[in-house]
Amino acid sequence: MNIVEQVKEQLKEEIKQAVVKAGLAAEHEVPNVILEVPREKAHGDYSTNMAMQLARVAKKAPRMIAEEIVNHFDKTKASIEKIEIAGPGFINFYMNNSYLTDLVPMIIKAGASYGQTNVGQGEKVQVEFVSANPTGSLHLGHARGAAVGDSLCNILEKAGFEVTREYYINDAGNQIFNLAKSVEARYFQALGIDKEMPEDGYYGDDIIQLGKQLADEHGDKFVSLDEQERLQLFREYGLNYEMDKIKRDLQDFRVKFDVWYSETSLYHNGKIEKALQALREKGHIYEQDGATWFRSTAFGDDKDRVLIKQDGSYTYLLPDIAYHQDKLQRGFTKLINIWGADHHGYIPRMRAAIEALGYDPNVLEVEIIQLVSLYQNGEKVKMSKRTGKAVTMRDLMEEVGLDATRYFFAMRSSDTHLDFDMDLAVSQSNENPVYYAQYAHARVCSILRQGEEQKLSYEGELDFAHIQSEKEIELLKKLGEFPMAVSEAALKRTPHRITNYIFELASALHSFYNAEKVIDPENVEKSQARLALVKAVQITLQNALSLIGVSAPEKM
RNA sequence: GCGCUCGUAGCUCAAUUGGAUAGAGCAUCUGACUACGGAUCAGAAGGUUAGGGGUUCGAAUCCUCUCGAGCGCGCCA
Repeated sequence: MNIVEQVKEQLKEEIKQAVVKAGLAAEHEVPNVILEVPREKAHGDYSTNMAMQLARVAKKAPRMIAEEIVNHFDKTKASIEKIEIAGPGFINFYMNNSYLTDLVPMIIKAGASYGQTNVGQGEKVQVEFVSANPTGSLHLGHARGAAVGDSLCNILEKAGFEVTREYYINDAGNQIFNLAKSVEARYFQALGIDKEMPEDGYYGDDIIQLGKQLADEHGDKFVSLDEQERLQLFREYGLNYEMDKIKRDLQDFRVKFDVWYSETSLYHNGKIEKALQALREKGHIYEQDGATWFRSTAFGDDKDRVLIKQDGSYTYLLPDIAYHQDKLQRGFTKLINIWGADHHGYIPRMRAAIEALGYDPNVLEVEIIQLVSLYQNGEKVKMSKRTGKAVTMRDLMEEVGLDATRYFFAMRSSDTHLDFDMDLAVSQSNENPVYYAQYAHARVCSILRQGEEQKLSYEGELDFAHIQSEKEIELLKKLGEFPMAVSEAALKRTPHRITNYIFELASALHSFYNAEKVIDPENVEKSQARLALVKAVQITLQNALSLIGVSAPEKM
């Protein structure tokens, strides 16, 4: 717990004691103290709505209650400068902010670990994201999912969760058969032999490339093969080719996975049968019309779901149930799935399956990533799955750049449609929010370089009494908020809380910079204290940017 | 038709999950040091939170209806 949190906790405790002393409620009856940082600076440093909460129980006007609380409040204990009652009954606290300067050496000492908290208490969380079918290039939706997923994982780890990142490879089922057929067609075409694409084929340029590559390397030697054998071969080629590409793309996008989980492996290791068996034993399975059904309606789903088709093959759902059972058996107590908006109808049946297996359905949490629309030259860019003409994640990285892409996706709440303005993301101007944050960091680095040149050290004994201007206090407060911003982003699964924080911190730095001179040759002590402050900003900016996978350049 | 998600300034988005006068950026307008990086800063203007009704001390947030957008509703994955 850092100083800011300590002060906050103490204030909460004092409020509680005041309520008890005023005889408004017994100790165990006092509602949880809610302490907020008011939006308006004029409303003090902290504010509580305790009086309003007690209004119903105490049967008194909130403002009267507030007065009683204030009268019984022990001002000597917390670092209180002034208390005010305002509005309908808010109690506003104005702090003596000198304690904030303790943050500076603390942050410098903590370094890269500043912001680390233990709100997650080591809970084992599994996050499954991207999981795109290996049948084509990753597109914009995947990019958003990758950016949000990776950022969320980083944030959860920083907040003390134990995170495993997984990609579920859909390497079984129909679409892989269609992939093999598509590769086959492109291979034949590359050899100049007429061959039609399958009905649900994959038309991406990448498969055309693969067809050419196979023709170049192997000539026409696959033409004479037995069709089954050939398709089996092309299945492997296609799968490896696509997965290699996906892995490379994700790595270049600064997204790492701990586990690449193969759907096919579930077919081979008997986990599918075990999951089915478990459901059957609990009586949730029945046979009808030659198919095997899961009675998901018993757990709130719209309709029952087929697990084994008439032809004996499995639907997508069955191995996925087995996969989720496997996740739970591996000891995860929270499963976070990040899915595209087109899969949201799938949530009730997956929840139903988890409940049917005897687990709490709430261990499964699904974050839905809404669609991305791309705008270029002021116009919406059309996408076509049929022709494979879609802007890929790779295109985006190359045209827009990594930092801007990651920042843009992390910047927005993921449950709302995103308009991605390419012109804006590409522009190297003040219109682009990425540069605002990076510029702040580069500026900080520049100041520190100057300090070094002038042999000013921010280490050792410093007199932080020099740090007292309004802008400095603002900056300190912002620095102190970082751990709370991280835990909030983690608990609410809102990575964009971090980009908001980054922006606010950068803004506080720029504002301070324009108002005060850091390096003042006339006043060495003050310069050193301020350099230490600037160093703390550098550390915090780096830590925050790394959470969302954006670099912190020393020069721009 | 049914279900899910959403609708906030001209544009793109926030809003401490029910709190005070709904905030930022961009665009527009007015200003800033021969100074540590002007990709910056200070300020102005911009709103019936899609619309109606309800719940209460208090609603962008919760309930309800209407309108509008997107996505689902396969023995596809």
